[in-house]
Amino acid sequence: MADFIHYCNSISPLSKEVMNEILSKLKSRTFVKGDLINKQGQVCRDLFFIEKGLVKHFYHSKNRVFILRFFPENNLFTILDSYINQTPAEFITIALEDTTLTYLEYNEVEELCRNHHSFETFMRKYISFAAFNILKRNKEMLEDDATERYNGFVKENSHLLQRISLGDIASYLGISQVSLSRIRAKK
Amino acid sequence: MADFIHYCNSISPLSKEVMNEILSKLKSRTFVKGDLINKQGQVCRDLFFIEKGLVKHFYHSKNRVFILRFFPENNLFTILDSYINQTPAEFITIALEDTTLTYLEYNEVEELCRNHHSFETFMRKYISFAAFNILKRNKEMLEDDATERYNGFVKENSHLLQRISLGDIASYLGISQVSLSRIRAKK
DNA sequence: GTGATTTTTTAACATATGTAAAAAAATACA
DNA sequence: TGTATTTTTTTACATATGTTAAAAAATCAC
Repeated sequence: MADFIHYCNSISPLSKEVMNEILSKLKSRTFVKGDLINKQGQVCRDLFFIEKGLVKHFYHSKNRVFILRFFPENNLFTILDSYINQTPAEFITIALEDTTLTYLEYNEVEELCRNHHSFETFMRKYISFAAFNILKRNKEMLEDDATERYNGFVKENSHLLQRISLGDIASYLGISQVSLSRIRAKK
Repeated sequence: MADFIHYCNSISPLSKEVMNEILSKLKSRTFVKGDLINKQGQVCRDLFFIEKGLVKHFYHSKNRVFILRFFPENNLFTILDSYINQTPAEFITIALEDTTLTYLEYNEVEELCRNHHSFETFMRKYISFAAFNILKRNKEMLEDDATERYNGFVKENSHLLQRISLGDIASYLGISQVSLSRIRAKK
């Protein structure tokens, strides 16, 4: 559980008081490979920290699957579309490996934000970095073709390559698996 | 100048105190069509509000131009990549029309965040919405082909269509102008 | 280890999009 | 109004990617 706190502190230092309050509120859950963490249509009530494991964040459309992002251990995540407005999630989150999550519930996060300036600051910075990462992906999608995106993914995620199937990588890149296979063969 | 305050309040209510402080710190600048608002390589020091006009936010790569976003009047914007880390901007911002901006400088924003919880909350919510919008674009780029993206753009931005050239729309969609022309002809 | 299942690759063909160059249309301006 | 400039469209061709189906390879379960 201390990892959650540690992660937060590395983004923006929290007061002792908040740290204790977080510790008292943190819950934990484990999932086995393939388990659903958040269904489509279910409001996401939590801010998750991945202690161990790997999750994917995806949705179905046009008979295809699109993966927005993978989150491995030592990452904070939430289902942005649902969390911000507390509306039903369009995205599905499942465990790609046996996974342990610690989390704060939405109401607790909001309360922490309300009552503790240092936590509010942390949240602002956390979301700023998240936005920046999403923007980077946006840029890649705009300017890079599939081959460049694949090479970029390999470079940025070498530590995850053994843990993610090529089918999932294709879904992340927004291309068919056949196309990815072709790209890999060309090398 | 009151529009800036009004916009902020519509996202998250500010205390009277902060509002006055913002008013005392707001600066204003006008640009004529074609003026550079922020150069590539220049650190973005400001949080801008568009009183009047239209700006585009773009960059060059591979002998092409890619537009990340258009911001018309009554919008808050900053150059996210540069603002967050106070590093040189990769993106360029120019005025597509005669434009009036009011703005707060980075240090003032940070100071407001530090000193006023309600402003920090506003910034968190503002950035959350920004992140959500960037994510929506991400999704479009992943799943939609150029024709769908064009139709989506037309639907979402009907009020801007007369103010943006087709070349710029193509750059926003991440396709060549020839391709956009073809798409429009197909109808 | 062996057979079943899942994942990955290959092949063949269709469509979408890029590039280059030129034509046409719209706009700016003297 | 007429000319120059800019924007948009069209044409022709090349490449990238999608789809379907089948083959090959890897992994899983017993």
